[in-house]
Amino acid sequence: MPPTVGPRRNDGPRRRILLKDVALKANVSGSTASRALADDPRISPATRLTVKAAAAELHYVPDAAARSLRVRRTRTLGLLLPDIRDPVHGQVASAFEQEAREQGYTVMVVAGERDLVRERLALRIFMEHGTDGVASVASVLSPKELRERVDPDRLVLVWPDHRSLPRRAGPRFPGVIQTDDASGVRAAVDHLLDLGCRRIAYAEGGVRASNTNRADTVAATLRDRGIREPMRRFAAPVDAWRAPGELAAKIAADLPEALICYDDQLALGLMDALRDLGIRIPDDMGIVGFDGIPFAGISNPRLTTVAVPSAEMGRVAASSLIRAVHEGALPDGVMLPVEIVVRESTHGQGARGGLA
Amino acid sequence: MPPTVGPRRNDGPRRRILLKDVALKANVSGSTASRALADDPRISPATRLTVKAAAAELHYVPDAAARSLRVRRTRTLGLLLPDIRDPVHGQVASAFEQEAREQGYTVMVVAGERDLVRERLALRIFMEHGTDGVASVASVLSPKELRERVDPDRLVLVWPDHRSLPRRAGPRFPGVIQTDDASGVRAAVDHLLDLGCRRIAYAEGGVRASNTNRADTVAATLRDRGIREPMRRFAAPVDAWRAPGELAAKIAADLPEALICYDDQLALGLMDALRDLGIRIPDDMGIVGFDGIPFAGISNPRLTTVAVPSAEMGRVAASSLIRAVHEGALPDGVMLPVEIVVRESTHGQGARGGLA
DNA sequence: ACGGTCTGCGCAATCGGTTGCAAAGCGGAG
DNA sequence: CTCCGCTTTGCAACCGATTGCGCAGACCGT
Repeated sequence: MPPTVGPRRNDGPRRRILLKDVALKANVSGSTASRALADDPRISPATRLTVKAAAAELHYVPDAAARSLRVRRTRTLGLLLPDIRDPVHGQVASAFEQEAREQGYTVMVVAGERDLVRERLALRIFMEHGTDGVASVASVLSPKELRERVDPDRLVLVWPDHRSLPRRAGPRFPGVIQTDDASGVRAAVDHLLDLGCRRIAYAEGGVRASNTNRADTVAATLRDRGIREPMRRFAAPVDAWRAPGELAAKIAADLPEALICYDDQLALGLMDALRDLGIRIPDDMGIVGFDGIPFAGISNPRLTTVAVPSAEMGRVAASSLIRAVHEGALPDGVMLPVEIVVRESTHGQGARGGLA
Repeated sequence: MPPTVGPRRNDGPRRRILLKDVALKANVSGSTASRALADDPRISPATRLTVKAAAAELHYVPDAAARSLRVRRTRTLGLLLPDIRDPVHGQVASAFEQEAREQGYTVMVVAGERDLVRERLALRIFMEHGTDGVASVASVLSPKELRERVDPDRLVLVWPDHRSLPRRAGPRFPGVIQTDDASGVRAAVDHLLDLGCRRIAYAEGGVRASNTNRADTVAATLRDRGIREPMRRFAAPVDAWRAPGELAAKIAADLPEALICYDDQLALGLMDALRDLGIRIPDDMGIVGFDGIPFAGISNPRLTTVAVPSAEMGRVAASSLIRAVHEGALPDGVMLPVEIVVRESTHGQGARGGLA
């Protein structure tokens, strides 16, 4: 009789176990069962154990929907980011998820793809599902709009578009988590200057945009340091990460002594394209990236870069959010330091670009 | 009186808008409002519009918890993977999320960190939240255990541990999504043989393990092709991705003509470490990776690799799962083809390893 | 004018937990 | 023996949506 065909191979329909069932098995009421499982001190240790044993034996799994309908909490966090694949955002997401998980929260991720409409939709989805908090990473929505779409006391902004941050927000503005990109850029410029470079250029891709304007910082730093040589700026209308050839050609054409790139991915892509053009790095040109993604450390040549603590960003974002949920208000924001990591891609510049 | 201090800066408590409120504003009952918003044909077009207008005006956002309590659907998918940071899994996750999103589902990700306990916990969390389906990627749990912990008709296995798949499962076993790794490995071996290599080795890291045994396939292929030279196998007890030095030293010691690596990350790491040891690639040794991660295409030298369609994997996983949710049964599994991408890291082997 | 059909809508139950309130049980004090 | 107070437990309401069922009214034919 076992060989009856049919879609259902399991013996029984295996109805879901409810709290009721646990209560029944433990000879208590539903309320007592509920309280026992929640370790309510009003329940005697004896019944508590009975209930817990029953729950375990029946493999009871509470229904989050029912619970959160009542308690207005989902133990769920929303994470909105541009793209999961990006090494930096992936790192943030990973750390965010880990921290959340360790604190008993589950995260719903939605990729906004740097698109206003999709990001708004994501926020709506988070609202529907009643996430206890939302973290937006490098959102293209203004902080203002974000704050009016979700409860501002349950919102953490990672790398917000600081052009539209409330003026005088300051680095400790609640709920804002950012990196000290400006210092990083200055460190990079200083490093190149120390190497003797003067003709320093900046390169950026098309699609992606930083929420902090690194190009301006480069230029400003050069000015501050008394360099009269103006900063050359290379840009590509297309996504230079997927097609760095065009940008590389421009750069090869009037070869600067050193190039600061929007990020590591662009830097690595350009290094690859420039190699095809016969440009040797660092001998013909120095190059520095931004972010400190793992591959920057094992490229050939290894890439000098400004490392941002992306995992730390994710961790801090999650824990801030969770604290906000518990305490009702956001903790102060933070501005995490970045660190320049000097590697092979900017060596020997001085020997060549010597000023005398 | 406005200047009362307090945590609440907003003017009103801004109570959440309920369906009731919409119904009230539209002068209909709650049931009618519900049906109108759901485009129930029994509702006249006139009232439907009225209701929708009211909902829009009030910025009504339905409560997913309440709804799913009633309809037993959450429009949510669970994604369990070892690690979000990994380029391959990140790609899978990204595509999975995108496909899910486009079909109206939201995904909860949790990283299992290749840990049995954490993976089991993840499954429990998915049960609690009532995800409509679960996808596990390269899980360390056996398919058997996975199937008994979550509804097997709502479970998709991406790269399952095939050692414990039901024997004779076959590539179309429902709910199983895998890649044809064996063909990929054979293609890689053939490629190296064509180049004239005979002393071919295989390298793998410590922590990570593939669910398909690539080393055996390499050895078997060599045998099939009549190569008498046995396959040398290099392994490191530690995670060779984070510390490839030791492994690289071993490899440099008895330099094979070509090295097939467990994955691209290991290959790239080894290329870096081997460079420090003075080994030139491909001149001194050819190297091929596995996965086809983006950076393999822009490393120096560019890495020959067996590209797996990771994004496609994620997409297929999500759409299979969603079909399973809608139709009640899993569609047939698939085994996606892989493709060898020959690049610089395996050129000129023949010139050196020439046999006669 | 009346029964029958059809359309459009509302009442109330329901999903599965949590929790305010009250009451039962119990021991000890007066 | 009664009363008080404390501990432990249960009843029932509640969270916010969906939906089976039934009813009111319009409309039609005769």
